[in-house]
Amino acid sequence: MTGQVVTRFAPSPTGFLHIGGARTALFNWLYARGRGGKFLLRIEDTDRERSTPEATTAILDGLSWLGLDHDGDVASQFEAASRHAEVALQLLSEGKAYKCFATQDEIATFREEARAAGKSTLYQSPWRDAAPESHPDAPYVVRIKAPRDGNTVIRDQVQGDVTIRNDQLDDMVLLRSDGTPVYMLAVVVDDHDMGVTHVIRGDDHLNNAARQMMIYEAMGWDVPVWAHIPLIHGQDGKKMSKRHGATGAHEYQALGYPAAGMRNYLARLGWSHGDDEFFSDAQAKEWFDLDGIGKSPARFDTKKLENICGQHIAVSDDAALLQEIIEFRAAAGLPPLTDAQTVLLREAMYCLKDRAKTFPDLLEKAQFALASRPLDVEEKASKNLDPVSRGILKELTPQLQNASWTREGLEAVTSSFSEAKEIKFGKMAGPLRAALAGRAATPSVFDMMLVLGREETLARLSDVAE
RNA sequence: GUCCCGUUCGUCUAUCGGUUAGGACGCCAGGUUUUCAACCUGGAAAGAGGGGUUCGAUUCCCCUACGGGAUGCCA
Repeated sequence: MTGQVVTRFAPSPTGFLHIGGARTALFNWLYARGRGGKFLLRIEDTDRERSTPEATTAILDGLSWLGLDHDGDVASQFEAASRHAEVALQLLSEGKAYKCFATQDEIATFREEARAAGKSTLYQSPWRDAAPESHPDAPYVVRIKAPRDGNTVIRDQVQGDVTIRNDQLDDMVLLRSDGTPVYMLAVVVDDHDMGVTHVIRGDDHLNNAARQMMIYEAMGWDVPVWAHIPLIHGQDGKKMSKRHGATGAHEYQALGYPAAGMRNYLARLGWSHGDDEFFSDAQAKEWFDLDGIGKSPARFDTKKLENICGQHIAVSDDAALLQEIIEFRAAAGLPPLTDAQTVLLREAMYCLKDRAKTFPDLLEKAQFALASRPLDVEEKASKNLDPVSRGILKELTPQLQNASWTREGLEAVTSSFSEAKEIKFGKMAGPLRAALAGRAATPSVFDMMLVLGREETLARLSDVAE
């Protein structure tokens, strides 16, 4: 147990990267990266009907967005099919597997009768010990000879020792009648050949682990360390599905959640390190371990996601954050920022980032800074205001329209908050927001101070407060 | 049907036989310069139910309920 840790993420390319899959990938990534190990990627594309290259691309893009880099080339399970068959044939020649000529109808009938009689529906093939001479010239599948007595114990790092009676295991199919390998065989062979030491995957595979152990056993291979993690559920406790809103990693990307916040939130969902909730990638890699993973499914909570993301945005490096926002706009198909806007945004970033939870959120709060001048302040919008507010808005409008957001102004604002406690700004800001709502800009008192200068703003607002 | 797994505030969780059951998100109240945001203070809020074991159970065991999963020539 001194060898290098090797983990893997093995999605099937039948759609986008599901948020649950993203978390599984993250756990594998953290475990390997925190231990100087390798994190491999294998596409389980043996289902030719449902697998598409577009899905593979989507999954790769999702992992790339989340920053989950893998080692080595992306493996294709389908391409290793002959190797899988080779293993099955070896087992066959060693008498650890056998040819089964039962038809699908026969098996279906068997199951129906077993169920009606209240017995196990696991199929018991009459061909298990049939002499080769009795084999008909007909299509057959290759089944493994499962042990009939004793127990198989899955030593799972998350679930503990799980004991399955061997009579609960059937002679599962290894090779279909067309000679192609089934998934159960393919994973085992691939994991072994790729040198995977730790299998961290969804707990829907927990029972399968016992079946897969039969193959490891028959081949005399070392069984990897198992860690079956609970799946993520939606807000209502049911499996994540369309009605829970976004289920694809790409959707969260489109919503403008920062990848760092996403990693933090996903890592903390179902795993814990004491009371630590907000942490960096470096801390996550250092802290992440299998024994910190809970056994029960966790629900996805968007509010908490937003909170964590907000914290990550707040501590982001200004330049890096700006770059992420530029990339976000490009990915979202929004027009790129002009050079002038980019400068403005960079200048304003240090105070903007404290109050944003997502990139669009940050952009919205930067509207006043980014809007082109002169601002289009609609006259009729002010009609709903009380006379005093309307008067002030009218007076301010010319200056608002051509105002720019400068570093000096922002610094003035910042310092002003620790002074001049006697002035009431709210009286002014409400009407302004109302008047400009829906327009390109919705300035706040912050913005007013930038436009008019601190002294002027204080003076005007104190007049209003009378 | 059979087998496996799970169950602490609304949510994510801490606790590894003895705690006023802690933290975070969210929520409510108040405050901060009557906006938004941010921030500060305070508050409500939990061991599914029933049996054991023990001086003592959220913690260990059993049963029930509920939830999830597996039982494919799907992955």
